[in-house]
Amino acid sequence: MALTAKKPTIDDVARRSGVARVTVSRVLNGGPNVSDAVRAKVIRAVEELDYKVNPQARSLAGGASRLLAFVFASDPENEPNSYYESALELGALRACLALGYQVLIQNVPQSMPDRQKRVLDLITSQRCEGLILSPPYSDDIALIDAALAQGCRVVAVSPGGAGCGKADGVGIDDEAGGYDMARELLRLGHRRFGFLAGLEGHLSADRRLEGFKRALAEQGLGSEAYVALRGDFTFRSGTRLAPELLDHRLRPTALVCANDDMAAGVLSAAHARGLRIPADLSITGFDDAPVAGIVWPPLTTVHQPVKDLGQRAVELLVARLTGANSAPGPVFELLDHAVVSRQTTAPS
Amino acid sequence: MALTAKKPTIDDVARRSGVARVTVSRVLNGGPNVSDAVRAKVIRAVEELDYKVNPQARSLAGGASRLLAFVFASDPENEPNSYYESALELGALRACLALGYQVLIQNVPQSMPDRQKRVLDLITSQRCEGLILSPPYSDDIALIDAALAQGCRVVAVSPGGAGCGKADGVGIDDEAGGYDMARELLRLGHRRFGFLAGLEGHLSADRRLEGFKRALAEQGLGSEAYVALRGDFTFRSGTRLAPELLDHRLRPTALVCANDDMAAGVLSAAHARGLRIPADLSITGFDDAPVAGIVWPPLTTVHQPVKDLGQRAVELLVARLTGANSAPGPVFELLDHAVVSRQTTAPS
DNA sequence: ACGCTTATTGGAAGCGCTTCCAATGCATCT
DNA sequence: AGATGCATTGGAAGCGCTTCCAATAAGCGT
Repeated sequence: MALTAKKPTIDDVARRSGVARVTVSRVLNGGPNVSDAVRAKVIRAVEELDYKVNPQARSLAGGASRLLAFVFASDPENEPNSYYESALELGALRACLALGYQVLIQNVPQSMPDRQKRVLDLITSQRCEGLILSPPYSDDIALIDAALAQGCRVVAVSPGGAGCGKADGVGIDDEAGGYDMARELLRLGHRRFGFLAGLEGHLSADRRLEGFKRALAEQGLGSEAYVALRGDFTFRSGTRLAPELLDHRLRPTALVCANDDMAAGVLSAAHARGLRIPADLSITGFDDAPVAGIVWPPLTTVHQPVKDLGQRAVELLVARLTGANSAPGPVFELLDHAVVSRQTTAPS
Repeated sequence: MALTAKKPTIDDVARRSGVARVTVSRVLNGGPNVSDAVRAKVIRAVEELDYKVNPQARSLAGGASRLLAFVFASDPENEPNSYYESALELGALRACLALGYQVLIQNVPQSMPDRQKRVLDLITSQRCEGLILSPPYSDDIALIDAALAQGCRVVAVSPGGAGCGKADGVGIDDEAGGYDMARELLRLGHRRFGFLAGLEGHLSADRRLEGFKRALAEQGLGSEAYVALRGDFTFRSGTRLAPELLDHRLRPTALVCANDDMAAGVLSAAHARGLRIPADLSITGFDDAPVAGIVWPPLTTVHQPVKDLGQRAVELLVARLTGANSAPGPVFELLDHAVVSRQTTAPS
């Protein structure tokens, strides 16, 4: 049907440049021991022919697929606006483009019964060499071990602690993020808080609560000073749980949320009951997702360089694969966070 | 280093089940002419060995990579919250999982000088068999032709017209969507409108304006009844252009936006100047993205089954690749849309 | 000048799979 | 019964590349 001209092969390049196939292969892979003259000839032939290596053939012969897998859990039926995963993915995509790798994206909702098998099947069947795990999979030791046992490199994005010991990781200091946010609120004079935590199992997000508590403790404030509830990171869970926080006998003056979507939900619920934000109530989020700038008033939150996390995740992986990183133990890379004060926070 | 046991090959399966390699291959590919007894033996061996075909080898030998490419334009630096692309991607991912294909995601901002080459390089170098184009690439005839010329199948998601003639497509009736939204507003008594269009080149989004105009024309309303401006689909462009719409000598009572993000921006700007929504002003969006339910008050919009679009795009592509669809010309699949009336619309 | 190391090239094999085609067995037809 | 057809199986070749190892050319010390 289509009169598609056959794609040129390495042999075409070899013939055209008058060298052996191996030599072309060497040039293509930046191998040593190729004279400048030959290299130039080969490169010219490659360009003239518009030759591209066949990655499948390369993979088969060389045993390196240059394929990574990126796994995320958020079930978009319930949590359709997951900025976090999209941004990670984008950062990963960018890095892959630069490094000559490809990334296979996989969505494995936590609700799936055979979720571990799903991930392993992907990396086995597609011959992925590296695996990027986002929360909560970044703390799934069993999964990490299984992937490692397959010879697949693993990097955990924002592991909460558990994931750290086994695989390389990248993340921010969530505990410090929670601490910083709490400090800011304390500075504004708040003394009674509501804290809306995220889904169980998201260890790194839970560390935000720990940091929050530490800041309070420094001021001599204990569990009598706050009420903590657990949501599921969605806007809806924010609206759903806001009343319980607001009507608590503690009468919190500030509501601290473990992510921006929940904070947006809380904000919406607060509007609905006629509260003036931030005059009557301060609300804070975490992540600095786009929604933080979209809600009214714009949300005070903790900025997290999510795209960079995705990018560094790939870079760490590739460094392992190429041998550039041969540290015996896991390495962890910490990126910066920052409190972004917008308009949902005010003095108590 | 890693003591990873060598993965079993097709020959291991053949040996174990006492048949020839070809026979195993037949079973694996659902080929005909295999006796039930043999088939069962092979399947058992596959399971016992936990064998997985090596996709690279299969691709090399069979000439079919089972790889698709999904290209989207939105530059996340400026438009970081692109629900549309994420949802398309997710639908595509789901369909691929079911069909045994893999999809390579690529972000090619329109601002890139060599954007066409970027896409072609991906499909050529990775040997992609199919290409999913989201707007505005779905109307890029040159790109479509070039991909087709490479022997790559193409499906255009929400082409605006131009893309329809060349490749298969899937989308909603954007013109009707715009028409329906306008009808609803007219029913509420509005007679003076502002219309916030999207980025130039997004033809399908422009059709929303055409439908809008048609509804007005039916009521004898012409260009004196509305003012149209062009934004870029972002929240920010909504806030930026809202004043010009609101202060127009026409004094619009309803603002119709070509997507939800811009509508959210307009809404925010309206809040900022103290307008009561929807009492003082009606605002509508398009897409029914999550943001539509997050803003306050929740946005009246046109629902679009974006995830389904992504899924059908893959299915159309695979149907072509497997020969299940051998229609001589391009086929176009129309999915349903619906006006979702929430709380940003009220009688004039 | 001669053997020896070092840089540069090429030949051959084979990665794991599918394709094409030949070979076998067996029921069916005249 | 012999020819004919079909269903079922296997042998061989080869997809496009990299790896291993041998071969040659060039550079060097003494």
